[in-house]
This record gives sequence, C-alpha cells and structure tokens, in this order.
Amino acid sequence: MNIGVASEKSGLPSKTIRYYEDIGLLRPARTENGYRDYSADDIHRLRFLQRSRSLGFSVDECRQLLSLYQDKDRESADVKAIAGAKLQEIDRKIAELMGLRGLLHHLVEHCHGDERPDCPIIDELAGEGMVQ
Amino acid sequence: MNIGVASEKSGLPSKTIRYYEDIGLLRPARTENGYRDYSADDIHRLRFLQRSRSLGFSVDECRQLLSLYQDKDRESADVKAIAGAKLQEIDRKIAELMGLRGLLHHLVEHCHGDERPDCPIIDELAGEGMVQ
DNA sequence: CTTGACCTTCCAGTTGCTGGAAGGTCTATT
DNA sequence: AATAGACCTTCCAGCAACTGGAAGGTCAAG
Repeated sequence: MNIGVASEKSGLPSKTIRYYEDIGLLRPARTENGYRDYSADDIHRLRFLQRSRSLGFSVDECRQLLSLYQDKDRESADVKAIAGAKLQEIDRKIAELMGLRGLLHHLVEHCHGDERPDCPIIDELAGEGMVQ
Repeated sequence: MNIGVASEKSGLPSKTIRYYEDIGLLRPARTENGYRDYSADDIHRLRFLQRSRSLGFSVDECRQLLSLYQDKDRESADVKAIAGAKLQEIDRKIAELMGLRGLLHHLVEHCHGDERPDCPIIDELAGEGMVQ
C-alpha cells in the first residue's frame, strides 16, 4: 500500500508519516521501485499514533504507548507500571476535558457576558478547583 | 505576584509563561523594579492555557478558547459557532481518550502477549472502528 | 555587604512537523 | 512511442512551541 493510501487511512499527512519513519516509529517495507509499502499492521500503528498525538501525548510518550501495544511480553512488571501510569494520565486528561467541556457549555448556555467575573461555575472550573 | 509563584500556581514553567506573553496571550502588570506582576485573573488564564494545551489544542485554538472565556459579549453568533465547534472537538477527544483507555486497560488486564494479533478488541479499537 | 535565590532580556537549540525544490515512476491518452 | 499528470523519492529550509543558557539586575537574610 502506497504512502498516499496510508495517509488517507491513518488521517496523517504523508510528510508526517515519513517523519515518523525518520525518527524510528515504524519501518514500512519497500517495493522494488523504492516506494514505501505499508501493511495493515503499519496502518494500525499510524492510526494509533494519530490518535495519541492528537490527544496531547508527546512523540516519546507515543513511542511508549506503541511499545505497550506491540509488546509480546506484556506480563513484565515495568510494562504494567508504564501502562498503569499512562492509564492515570488518560483518566486525568478525560477529567480535564470534561471540565473544559462543562466550562464552555456553561459559557454558551448560561452566561451572557458581563456577569462573567462573578460566575461561580467559571470560578470553580477555571480557578482553584483543581490546583494540585 | 512574581512569575515563580505564577508558575507554581499555573503548572507552567516560567519560560513558557514569558513565551505566552511574547506571543500576546496575556499581559501581566509590571512592578517598579521591572518584575512581572500576575493578578489572580492572570493565573486563571494561565491555568486555562495549561489545561487546554495539555489536551492537544494548538496555541491558536487556545487563543480562541481563551477569547470565549473572556468575551464579554458571548451572545454574538460567531462566538457561539466557535464555541459549538470547540465543544464538538472536545467531545471527539473525550471519545478517543475513552477508546485509548479501553485499549490500554484491555492490554494490561486481559491480553498476555502472543495472542495480540488476533485480539478482537484491539482490532476494533486500533483498527477500522473509527476510520474518518 | 555579600551570598543565594529570585528576576530581567536575548539568543541559540530542540521537537515535531510542514513546504518546496529537484527528480524518478506509473498510468493513461494521444 | 511520447507526453501529461499524479504519484513517489530524498534533501533542505522554515515554522511552531517551547527550552536552556549566558549575562546581568534585584532583593531578603545573615
């Protein structure tokens, strides 16, 4: 499968896919003419990368997540530890997104401008509510 | 409030806070000695930025979100349209995080290595389930 | 009045892409 | 068979969003 198709299927620009190869995130086969040739498994990795990057994980974190996804020996303690940490991080991100969602929703639905500075919901969501 | 305290309260490095000022995301007061002086409202903005950046929004998107948060005239149609689009985006991100969470959880809890290639849940989550 | 922890600006480097040039390959049509 | 257009290749430069470090000013404590 050529890079154009891989791009379409993964939602990542071809440029980005080549870049991910440069930094060692995947290693597609090559056809005789030198074109990259992506397998179904490569597409899975690319989709995985697309998702985790768009959710605010760094490339290095994605590398970790990807290795979890691909690791054949998922029983080892350190792999489980990494996965556990990532799960916590994901839960935190979900909670923060819900907070952000609530804030935005409230702004649109219930606040009409000038009352903002004193709105208790905004204070809670944008303010000290989640300080460590 | 000095930048160090602002950094602690917002969860952003001082460097990043100065950078956000450079690109016009906030404009803290200055004390006589030239030090930046952050108000409680500045801290709110910084926390808001910290959250939305960590959730995968670009700085420009954060600028939009911030302007929604600060807009005194939230009744206007275009502001509502932007907010609506952002809400959809947030919902999509939440759904993707849940998917990622399920995938990771499943990997840790139920898969023990070699069965991976055929695991139906992984196929669903990492695979075609969410194409476009 | 000096030490250490702050703060300032400025400039250079890193990460993660992104665009463009220069050129090869493939498929279809003339 | 040739030529057009849409692919693909590598390489190099630039942008976005920080991040680190130098050089120097400020401030509170001992």
